[in-house]
Amino acid sequence: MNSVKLSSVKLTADLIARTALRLLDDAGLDGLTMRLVATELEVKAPALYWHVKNKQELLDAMAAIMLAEAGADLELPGRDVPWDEWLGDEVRRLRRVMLAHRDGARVLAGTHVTDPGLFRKMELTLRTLVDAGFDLRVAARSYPALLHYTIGFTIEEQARAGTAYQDANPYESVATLVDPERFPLTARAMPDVFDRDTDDAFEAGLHVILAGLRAVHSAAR
Amino acid sequence: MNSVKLSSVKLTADLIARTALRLLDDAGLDGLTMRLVATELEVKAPALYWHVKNKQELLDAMAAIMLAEAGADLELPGRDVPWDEWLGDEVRRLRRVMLAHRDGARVLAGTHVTDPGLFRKMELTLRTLVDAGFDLRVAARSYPALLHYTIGFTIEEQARAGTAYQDANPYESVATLVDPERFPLTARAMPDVFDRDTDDAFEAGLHVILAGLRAVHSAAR
DNA sequence: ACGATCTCCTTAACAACGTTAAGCCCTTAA
DNA sequence: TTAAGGGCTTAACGTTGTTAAGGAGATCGT
Repeated sequence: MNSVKLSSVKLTADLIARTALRLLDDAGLDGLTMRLVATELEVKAPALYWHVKNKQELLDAMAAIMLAEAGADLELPGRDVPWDEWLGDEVRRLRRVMLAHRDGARVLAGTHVTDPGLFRKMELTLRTLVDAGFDLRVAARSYPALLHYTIGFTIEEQARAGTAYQDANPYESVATLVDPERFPLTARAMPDVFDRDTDDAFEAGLHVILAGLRAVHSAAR
Repeated sequence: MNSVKLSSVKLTADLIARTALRLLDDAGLDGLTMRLVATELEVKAPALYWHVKNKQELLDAMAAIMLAEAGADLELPGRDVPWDEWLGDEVRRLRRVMLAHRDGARVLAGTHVTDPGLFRKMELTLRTLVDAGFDLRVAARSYPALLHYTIGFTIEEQARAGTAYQDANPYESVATLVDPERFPLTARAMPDVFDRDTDDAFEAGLHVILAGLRAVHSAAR
């Protein structure tokens, strides 16, 4: 009784991480178990521990792959591209990568990434800002605000998508909870705060922060 | 053999949540188990399920308590207090409450809060912004950026505190990974990006976003 | 050529987790 | 006095991450 291993690709840490990233879309972060990943690779769970120290390291590897996707073929802005527009595009791409995988933002936020690709991304960003006239210290202390906003926004966006998906209207359920007598402004603003179009909502916040960076830019010259 | 129950306070959902919030500081979010909470209350684990539907509901209740702490005795700004200063103080208080409990930001981010105290906080904020001349729609779509930044920043701050605490220097371990030849700007900016004083780093981002809100404010009038 | 070593996987098992089922005791209501 | 039900306990189930021990097959030194 010789069992033949079908479609057996060489098992590596990278393949495991990519497989886990693919399964994440169906299972979600809570449903992503070592046994599930192993089964998908036609292997038993303990086999994974030969290539990966533990689950946290697997999650770190997944985050590194996502960041590599967000930073691939990233180049300095062209001569006619303003720095703020370039910065906006860069952060939009980060968001798209996180949204491409269910719970992607939570995976990325909870990990300690030491990928050299990340440093390249950072170097290009600082280069762009310094070329645009930013003081290096100012750039290094202001730019993270944009990243933290993007991650914070996307975490909440995906958290909402994960839970209340049985509701017909996305924000209707929350909107009915607020008493228009006690909280008139909140009631009127509800459609804007819980916007159905999350891209629009993200752009609004991005617009604010880019305006803030422009203000810091002019103040420091 | 009659066992006497010492110091038995009436068990309620609120008491359970407050006890869990207290234990969070020692155990961390991953170490906070139902059995641990039950033991602290001198009770067996299944007893909790009489008062709380499941663990997620317990986490929601903990988040609600934190938000209540952040929103207690919150008042509209005085006559001589500028709106941006008031807004900064409000968000600083939110951050302080999250920092007061280990993994506080993750607890708050992962929950769907429907507390009426939250709506009061939102109403006061919108009231302040509208009184300052903001269009309601603009305020409702710009203000969340500040919240997302604060939560995103604090999540990462607490994530870093949770893991690499064996390192002597907080940023030294990461700083040694970046090659000064390939990434000169990144290497020089490292002390600023991974600032030892996280309060300063937070203030820098806050400064940027408040500047952005001021810009949006003047543009819309 | 052949035994030793190393690589990579298996089976078995462990402790801990969230959660449910069943039942027991004490208080309240009829 | 009995019926009802709130509030807890003991037992148990299925799942999780992870370790221990061993075994088949390639590789290497002599």
